[in-house]
Amino acid sequence: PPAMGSTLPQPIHTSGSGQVMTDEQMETLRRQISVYSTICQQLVEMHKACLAQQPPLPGIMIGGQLPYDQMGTPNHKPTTRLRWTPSQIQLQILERLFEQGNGTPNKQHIKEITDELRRHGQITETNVYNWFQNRKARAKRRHQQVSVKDGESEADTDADSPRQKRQRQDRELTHNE
Amino acid sequence: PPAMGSTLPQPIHTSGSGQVMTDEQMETLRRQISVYSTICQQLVEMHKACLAQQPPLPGIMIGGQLPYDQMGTPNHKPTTRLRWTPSQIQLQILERLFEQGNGTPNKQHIKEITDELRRHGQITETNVYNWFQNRKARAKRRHQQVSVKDGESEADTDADSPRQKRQRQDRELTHNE
DNA sequence: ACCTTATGAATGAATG
DNA sequence: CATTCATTCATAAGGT
Repeated sequence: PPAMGSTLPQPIHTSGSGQVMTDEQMETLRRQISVYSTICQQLVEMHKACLAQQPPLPGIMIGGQLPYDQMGTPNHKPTTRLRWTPSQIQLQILERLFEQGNGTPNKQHIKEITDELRRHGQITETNVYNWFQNRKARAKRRHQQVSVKDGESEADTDADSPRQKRQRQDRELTHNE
Repeated sequence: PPAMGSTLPQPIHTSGSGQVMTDEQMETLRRQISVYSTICQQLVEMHKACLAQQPPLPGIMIGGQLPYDQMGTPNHKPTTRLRWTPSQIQLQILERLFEQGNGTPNKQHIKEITDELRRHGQITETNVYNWFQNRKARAKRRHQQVSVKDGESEADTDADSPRQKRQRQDRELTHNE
C-alpha cells in the first residue's frame, strides 16, 4: 500500500487547446485518483483507530457520525489495464532486438520500433524505452549474481537482489549561479 | 469541519480505447481529484488534532512516531533506505519552490533550502540539487510531450527525453546494429 | 483465495 | 543540461 509518500499533487495540465488526451495522460489521471483513494482509506483507518480509544471529544466532530463505509470507496475496477503488458508477438520482437543490439536504442530507433510494434497492440515509446532499460539492467544483475559464488539462498521478494550497494553520495556540488 | 460523506465520486470510466474526452469529462476528473485533495488534507488535519490531544497511546501506534511524511513508506521495507526519499512535507515545499523560481537555485539558495528542509528529515544539499535537476528535466520532457497534438496517441511518460528536440545523435553512441 | 514471482514504471543519483 | 544507471515501488501473472 503506497500512500503519502508517492506522488500526490497537482492535477494534470492539459494543453487546453484540445481535449484529446493521450493514453499516458489518462493513465496519469487514473493513477492520481487511485493514489488519493488509497490515502483516504489509510487516513480513515488511522482516524478510526484514533477515535476508537478516545472519549467522544466534543470539540471536533468532523465528519461526525456518518459511517466510513459510505466514504467514496473509489477503489477502481480494472476498467483498463493499468500498466502496459507486451503481447506475445511484441515480446518476441523486443527480445530479438535486444539480442542483436545490446543496449538501449536511441530515440529515433525507439520511435521506429514503437511504430512497428504498435501494429501488434497498444504501445508507446516510453513503454519500449522502459522495456529496454529494464531488460538491460536485469540481464546485468542476473549475470553478476551468477558469477558470485556467494552461496546465498535468500528468497527476496524482489527479484533484484541488492549486490554491491555502491553508496556514493554527496559529491562536491560545485555549481554556481 | 467538512462533510466528507457527501460527495466522494468514483473514478470516471472512460470508454477505454477512445481517448477523446469532452470538456465535461475533463471537468469531472479535475473536480474529483480536487475533492480527493481536499479530503486528504482535511483528514490529515483531523488526525493531527486527534493525536494532539491524546496521550502516547500504546496499543495502536498507527503511524507510530514517524511524521506523516513517511506514512507512505510501504510495508515491507521499514529498514533504512539506501537513497534519500523526500518526505511529503519536503516534497510539497520543493514543489512550491520549483513553481516559483524557475530553474535550479544557486548554491547559496540551495543551502538555505536544505537547512529548512532538514527540519523535516534527513537531507543534504546534493539531494536538493539533484531534485531540482531531475524535476526540471522531467518537467521539460513532460511538457514537450503534451504539446504533441492531433490524433496522436503518442505518449511518453518517464523515459528521459524520448523524442523531438533537435537532439544530437552524433554524439549518441552507436550501439551496434 | 492467498502468496510468490516477474516485470512495467518511477525516481534519486551518476555520468558526459 | 542531457542521458544513463541503479534501486525501488506496484501490479499482472502464475503457482499452491
